[in-house]
Parts: sequence; C-alpha cells; structure tokens
Amino acid sequence: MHENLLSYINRHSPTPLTKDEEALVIATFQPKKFRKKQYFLQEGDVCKYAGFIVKGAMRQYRVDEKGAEHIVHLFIENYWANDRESSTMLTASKYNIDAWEDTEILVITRAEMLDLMSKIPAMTEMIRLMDERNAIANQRRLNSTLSNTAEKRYEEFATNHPQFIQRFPQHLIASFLGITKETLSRIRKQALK
Amino acid sequence: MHENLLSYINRHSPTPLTKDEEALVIATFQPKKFRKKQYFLQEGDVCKYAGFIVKGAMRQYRVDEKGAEHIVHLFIENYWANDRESSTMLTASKYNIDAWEDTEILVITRAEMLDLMSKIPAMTEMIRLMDERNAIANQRRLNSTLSNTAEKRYEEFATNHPQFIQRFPQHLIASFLGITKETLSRIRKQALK
DNA sequence: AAAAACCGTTGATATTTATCAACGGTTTTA
DNA sequence: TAAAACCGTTGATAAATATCAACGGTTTTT
Repeated sequence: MHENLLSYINRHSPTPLTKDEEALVIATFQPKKFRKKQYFLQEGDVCKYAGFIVKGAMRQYRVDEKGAEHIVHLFIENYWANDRESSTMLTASKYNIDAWEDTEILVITRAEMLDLMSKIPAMTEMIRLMDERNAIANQRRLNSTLSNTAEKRYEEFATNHPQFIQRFPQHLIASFLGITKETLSRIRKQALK
Repeated sequence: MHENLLSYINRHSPTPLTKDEEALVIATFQPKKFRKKQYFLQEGDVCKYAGFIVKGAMRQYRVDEKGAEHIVHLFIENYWANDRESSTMLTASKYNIDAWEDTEILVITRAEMLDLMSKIPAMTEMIRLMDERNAIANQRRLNSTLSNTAEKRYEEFATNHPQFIQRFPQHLIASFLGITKETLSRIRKQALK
C-alpha cells in the first residue's frame, strides 16, 4: 500500500529514506478508501488532511453562485489532494474534493506532516521540490489561460497530460480548461480536419 | 538600503535575525539600480538573480508570436522579481522583466540563497512562508481567471490591490487581467453608473 | 519649443465563446 | 431489465470580448 509513496519520496529527494524513516512514514500516513462520489473535502469545512493518491482519481471544484461547478484540479495516482489555502490558514474551504473513481489514498494531517518534516530531511526536501514544481506548473497554467485561445489551451493540455484525457470525461476537462463542454466538443471536431 | 529587506524577513519568520545573521544577509544581497525601461531579465537568458525591490516598480511579461505583450506579474516595493522556472531549472526564460519606474533592488543568486538558507533558519522559514502565500495567491488568480467575467476580475483586483491601480497605467492592468485595454476602459465606464 | 511617444477613450465591426434546447447512445441504478 | 442518469454532439442564437481605426490630451524626448 505504501510503496508508491515511498518511491515517490525517494524520487523527489536527493537522500534516500533509511529503514527507520520508512517505518515512520508508513506509521504516519493512514490508508483510507473513498468510494466513487464520496467527499474527501466539502465546502465550508477546514481541510484537515492532505492525501496522496495510491489508486484512483479525484477532482477538486468550486460551485459558483449560480450552482455551476468549476473544476480547479484533477488528481490521479501519485498526486496530492489538498486545499492548501484552507489547510495552512485553517479557514473554511471554498472547494469540494471528491472521488471520481473508487480511490485509495494515504492521508496525513498538517501537524503530522510538520512533525515528519522535522524528523526526516528527505521529507522536507520532497515538499520543497513539490512546491517548486507546483509553482511552476501553476504559472504555466495561468499563462496559458491568460494568453491562449481555448483551442490552443486544449492542445497544450492534451499533449502534456494525455493520461487525464483518457481518464476523465470531456465535460470535466472542459471545465478544467475554463470552457463549456459544447465549445470543447466543437474544438475537437475542428481539430480532426 | 537593506532595512526593508531585514524587516521583511523578520515579518515573515517566527525567529528574528541575530546581529550576525543580519550582517550576513546585508553582505550577501547586492544593491543594484535599474533605470526605467532597463531589463532585469531578457527572454532567452537564464534568470540568474532573484531581486527584492526596495523602491520602484517592475513588470514581468511574455511576448507572443504576434509580438503582443502579456503581463504576467507586476512588482512594487517589497515584492520579489524572479522567473522561478528559469532560475531553478536553469533553462532559458520565456519572460522579460524590466523596470517600469527607476528601481532600487537587492539581488541574490540562487546559490547564494541556498547558502543563506543553510546558515539562517529564519531565511528558510521566510522562503517557505513566501512560497506558501504565493501558491495561494496563484490559485486564487487562476480561479478568478477561469470562472469570473472580465468585469468581476477587475473589481476583485481593484479592491484587493489598490496600490497597483494607482501605480500602473490601465493598459498594463488590462494585460495583467488578460483583457484588452479597450475592454477595460469600457468596463470602468460601465462601473461608474 | 517642437516632435514624438504614450495613454485612455470611443465607434464600428468581427470573432470567440456561452447559453439553451434537443437527440441518441451509453452506463449506472433501482 | 426497465428507468434514470450520464455523456458527447449538434443547431440556433446571444453575450462577451477582441480587433481596427481614429481622436485629443498628456508626458517625454530631442
């Protein structure tokens, strides 16, 4: 169950985990299962857990005043599900995170994570690297959103994240890209020619 | 010259700097001046420096295939100018950063920063906190971009960042929000009623 | 002091994207 | 296995935003 996580940590830090550290990681991360459609986080709650996805797929979204959903993140294996704003500021989350498929996930509280980081240098390294990548990815996404047309954004996304295209239905991809499902459908039709 | 930076660091870390640490910070950050329009970073170069702005204003932008500029960040006093992707991955930057006003800035290389972080815990804390805030701010900006109309985005921006509205001309604000200057002009006219 | 560059605005028009409604083919649920 | 929910598509139309061109008033440069 924890192998994916251990190898993820080792892949993202210069110093491999010792056996003791591995044991501590395993003891701290708690395995949970979420059935399809089950909430990992609901709007209004404080996000108490970060979750490392071992198997399955989740989505994070916001519901606007008119009741429309806006996908902000899609997660699959080896991704972290979390509302960072809520969990670090301890404020009510504006987002929902739920399971799109039946999902196995390893959860950890913020306090536990800070404790692990103080005890395991590799953990701190990993978090730093993750943050770095995340910052870069967000910057790219923002750019793409601000200065490309819907068509180009879809192209970019499809070439950079083919796994997501296969895994999630089109209307979720459309929402993630900030366009309607109808527009995406038409873009794809165009692209075939 | 360095007071702003020292107080910034102390404001963003739980443990205040010791006198020795202060001296080290002052010795490491190098003061530079940039005249209006002067480049801090040019597209194609690797971003070697991060800069803490002591006085003045800068902008970061991308030039697309058609030669149009897209503002991705605006910086004023107490902001950090940097292309994170380029400076951490050592890749050619896709961005330009230049001075919008005459600007005084304290620069540091990535290697120097890592060295400082290893010697000064408060520095590491500061960077972590900064990263955290940045991640949160980016998430918010992305959301706003994906799910709000241009009008609402401008409203949000104007209430959350009045300093920028006063400091930069409208066409830069428009570009930052991902809309044209004409559209922003019309939105503002509407809003007066 | 004249010329040039910059800035915000407005009008006319074109393009992009959203909205609304309907359909047939899945897949899931009861 | 029948009913319901879900999914992608298409058409008609509406709304949001971009583009192009021009203007007068600054401010900056020469």
